[in-house]
Amino acid sequence: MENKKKSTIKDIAAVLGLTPSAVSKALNNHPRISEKTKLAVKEMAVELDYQPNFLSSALRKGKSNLVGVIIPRVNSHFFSSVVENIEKMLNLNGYNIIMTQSNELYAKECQEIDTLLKIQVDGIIASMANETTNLEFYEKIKSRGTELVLFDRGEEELNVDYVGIDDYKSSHLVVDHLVSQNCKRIAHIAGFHHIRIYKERIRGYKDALEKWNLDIQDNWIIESNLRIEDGRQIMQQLLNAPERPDAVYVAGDIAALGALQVLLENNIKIPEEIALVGFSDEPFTSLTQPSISTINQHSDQIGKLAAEAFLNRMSHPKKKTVNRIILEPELIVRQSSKRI
Amino acid sequence: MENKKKSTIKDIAAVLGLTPSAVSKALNNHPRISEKTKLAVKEMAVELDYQPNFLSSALRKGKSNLVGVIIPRVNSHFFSSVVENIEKMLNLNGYNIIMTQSNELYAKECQEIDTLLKIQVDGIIASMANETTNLEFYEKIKSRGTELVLFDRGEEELNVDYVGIDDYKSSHLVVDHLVSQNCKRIAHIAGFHHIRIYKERIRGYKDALEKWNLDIQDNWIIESNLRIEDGRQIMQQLLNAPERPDAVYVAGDIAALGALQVLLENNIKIPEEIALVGFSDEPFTSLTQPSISTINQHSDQIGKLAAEAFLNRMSHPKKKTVNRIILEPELIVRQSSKRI
DNA sequence: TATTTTTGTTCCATCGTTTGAACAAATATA
DNA sequence: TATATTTGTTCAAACGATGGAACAAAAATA
Repeated sequence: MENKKKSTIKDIAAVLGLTPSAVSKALNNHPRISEKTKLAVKEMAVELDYQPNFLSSALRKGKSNLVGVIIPRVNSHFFSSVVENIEKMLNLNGYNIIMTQSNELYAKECQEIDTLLKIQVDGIIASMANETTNLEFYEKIKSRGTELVLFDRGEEELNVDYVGIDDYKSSHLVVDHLVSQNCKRIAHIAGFHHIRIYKERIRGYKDALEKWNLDIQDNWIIESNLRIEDGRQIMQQLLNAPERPDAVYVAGDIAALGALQVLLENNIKIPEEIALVGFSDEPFTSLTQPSISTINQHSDQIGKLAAEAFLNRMSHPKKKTVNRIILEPELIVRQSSKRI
Repeated sequence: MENKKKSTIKDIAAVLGLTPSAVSKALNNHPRISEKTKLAVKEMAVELDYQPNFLSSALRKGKSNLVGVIIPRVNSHFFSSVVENIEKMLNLNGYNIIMTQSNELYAKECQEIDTLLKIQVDGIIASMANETTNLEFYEKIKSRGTELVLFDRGEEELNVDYVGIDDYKSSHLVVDHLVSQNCKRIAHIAGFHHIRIYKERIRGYKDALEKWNLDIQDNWIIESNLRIEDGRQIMQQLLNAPERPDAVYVAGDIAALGALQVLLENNIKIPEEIALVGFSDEPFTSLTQPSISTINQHSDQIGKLAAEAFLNRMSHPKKKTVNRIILEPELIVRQSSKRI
């Protein structure tokens, strides 16, 4: 009932009266093998339900055709969409991916990196956890000779290929839009400034305010992990303050959802009293009541480009120049900020 | 700067004047190796930053210490929590996991199974996609001699270890509760009945209605994929019908969220006009306004038990008896159904 | 016909680790 | 002291696939 033992090239060779090496060459379309034998071998391979042994070929070739993908949370449309597109692209090129999540924890991220290196992936495509400031483990990837590509959350000092959007410009798009809607007191629920993308969003926000001659109030820039509870708590804090903002720009959609809940619970009119803009274009932003304005980060593009960057590295291993791809952000205006 | 070549047991052996095999045995705590040598080997291993070559040892041992986990969606608290607990348990026992998602698609699921088999995982722990009716690929896992454990969505005919909750009883809990809140016209937004767990929920729902002498209306049992749009659309459909239900029991929280949105958009008082109960205890159910009553499926327990089932199989490979673990569901009553 | 080239295959070492068997040295038992 | 047992290590053969070198046979060129 159960044909326990899997067949190997040896079995095929035995049946056909060939050597294993001839079979291997036939399967790999070696030019010196006759068409006749190739055909016979391939037919027999199907017949015996032969599955190449990944471990042995990877060991021999020193190449696993596996790529590790590390993302902070899998439970986010942006990240899962990026992964989906990485996978699509890599599958086309004979690679399989192994997806792991850090849950935004530095310790977990280190562990995942170790696991991936242990399994001997050919490369790692990653977006860093919020907690991560020590780049030691990423250096380790590089020093092991494993390819590394970063997307979204990546640090320049690592000096590796990177794909992301122009975060500085995103903030300008948001502020410009809010100003056009007659908002004058714009607060920013930010991510931690030790992460480059959030630092850039903060910088863009400040520069844009300055551009429009608006006050920059330090207590209107509040950094957090951007979880839903963070959004709720910080929004409450902003409402309790002596002077309320008339617009809130949140550096993540999940936190924006939390902020929205608090606004609704306090019967605040959106966008009339306070306008709200999120970041990432998570699907739920179009489903809330009111729907939330946000920034589209082109997750499909990012995934595809990150995969291509990896493939490029693999085909040109000597190339030293680092490639940084920065995409244009796109503002999506919805009910939560459309006053006019 | 980059110490390209990774060290092997050969390198350690060379430095210490031993053979590779002695080093291997020392690292694996073989009883016949002296403590002195073990110590020396282990120190040198650290010094040379030795990382065991996973590929070669897996090849030699015929065991990869890798477990594949297939879930329908990663973007769900239930599933990601199960995976987290599987991982925790397996890591403690020297296994690493590879997480993959089917996106509820049969084709994707088959592809993931093939990838996992190719990588030669020691076992697969899976919850089946909504689409899956053909069990051929799961049979393939078994016939390859790879261990298989199913959780939540699993079919009995596969005859493998299973961990899940008592879905039939869950429906009784929900209906009993709704009846206690004076609901008399209870509709059911269901999953597809070709999936065992949804079939059981439907069966439980019907039997419970019968128990309370309530009418079973066939047009009040509507099957779907239970996505957010499904919940929205079906709720709208129920509202448009000549006779409206006074309670809706949704077989999934995401769809329940969609239903809630539609109820709110139509200014229907919850739970007074229509009470709502979901399924799975996704975190957002406690955050919505009103919060949603739901069923706790004990995702942490399920993950732990599924991992243990796998570990058991590995340590007793000959055991033929199949283990089905059925946990007790727990009803969590929140605002959306608390009339009294 | 003698020689070179091409073609199709086999031979063999290799990737890094593991493991049973073999063996010498040290220790215990008679 | 002779023999049996234990201890610590080496030897050699795997695991399955790969690929360069070697080699014989067939075909092409002189």
